[in-house]
Amino acid sequence: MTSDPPIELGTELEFLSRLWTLDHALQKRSKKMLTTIGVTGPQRLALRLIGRFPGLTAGRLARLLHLHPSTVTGVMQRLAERGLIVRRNDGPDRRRLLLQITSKGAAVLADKTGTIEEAVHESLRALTSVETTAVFNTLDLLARRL
Amino acid sequence: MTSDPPIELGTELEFLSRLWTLDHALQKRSKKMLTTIGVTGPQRLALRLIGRFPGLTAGRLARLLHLHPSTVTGVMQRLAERGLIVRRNDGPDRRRLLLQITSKGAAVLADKTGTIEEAVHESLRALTSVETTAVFNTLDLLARRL
DNA sequence: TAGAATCAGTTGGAGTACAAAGTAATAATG
DNA sequence: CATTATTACTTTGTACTCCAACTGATTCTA
Repeated sequence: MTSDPPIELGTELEFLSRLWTLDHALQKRSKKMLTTIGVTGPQRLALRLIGRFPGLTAGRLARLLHLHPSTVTGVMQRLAERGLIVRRNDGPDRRRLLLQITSKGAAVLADKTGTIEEAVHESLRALTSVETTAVFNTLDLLARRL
Repeated sequence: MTSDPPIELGTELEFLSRLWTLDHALQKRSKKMLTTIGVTGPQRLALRLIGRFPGLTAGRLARLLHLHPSTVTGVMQRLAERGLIVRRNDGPDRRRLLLQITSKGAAVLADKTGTIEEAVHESLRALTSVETTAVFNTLDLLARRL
C-alpha cells in the first residue's frame, strides 16, 4: 500500500504516456460496450459504415477504417455470428465480399448511449473550433510521422 | 482498382477515426520495433522504467504504465525470456516480484534509433508550446471522459 | 488461349489489452 | 492462534491488431 509517489518523465515520454493512456481508456470503454450494447467500438464503427454504404466490400471497409484486411476479417466474422450483418459473394466479381447490415444490426446502431462517440462528442463540445482544428492536425501529423 | 472516393463523416466520427488511426499507427510502429531493435513499444517503455527504478515491483510497474496486472505479466515474461530483465521473489514479501534490468537489457535501451519516442520527438518539434499544451490537455480530457 | 501476374480475402502466429477467477503469501481479526 | 480478509501476481478466455503466407478468382500477356 505504498502510495506511489509521482515521478518525472521527459517531455516525449510524458506525451507518449498520455497517448498510451488514452489508447487504453479507449480500448477499455470499447470492451465494456460489448456487455452493455452488444458490440465493441471497432465493431460498431464498422457496422455504421456498412449501414451507410450498403454493399460495401470488405477491402474498402478495411481502407476506410485504416485497418489491415485480416483484421477486418475477424471483425466481420463476429458481426456475422451475432447476426448483425450478412456477407455475400454473389456479385460479378466472386472474390469480393459484399456486406449488408441486418435489421438487428440497425437496431444496435439506433442506441447511442454509452458509446465512445458519445464521450467524444462531450469532449469536443468543450473545445473551440480553433482548438479542435489544432488537435485534429496534431493527430494527423503524428499518425503520418509514425 | 476503384480508387476509393473520399467520403464525408460527421465531426465525432471524423475525430474518432483519426484517433483510431493514430492508435493503429502507434501499434504498427511498435511491432516493427520488435524486428529492428528487438523489443516492442510497451516492452521498451517497461524496460526503461525498470532500468530507472531497480527493484521495481510488478504491481508498481503496472500502475506506472496504467496497465492491468495481467498485461504486465505477459510483457515481463517476454522480456525475461529474451534475457533483458530478471525477476526475483526473494524479498521480505515473497508475493512481490522484484524486477531488474540486465546488461543486455541496458544495451537495448542505449539505441534510440527507430523508436516511437524518436517519432514523437520529431512531431512535437513542429509545434509551438501553446499548441503542445492544447494537445496535451485534450488528450487528458478525453482519457478522463472515457 | 495457356501461363503469369495481380487482386480479394483468409489463416496462422505474435503481441497487447482487459476482466474474471485462481493461487499463494501476508495482514487483520476474533 | 486459527480463521478471515486482503494483497500480489498468474491463468484463462475474448478481442483487436499486424505481418507473412496462403487460396481462389480475375486480368494481363506472350
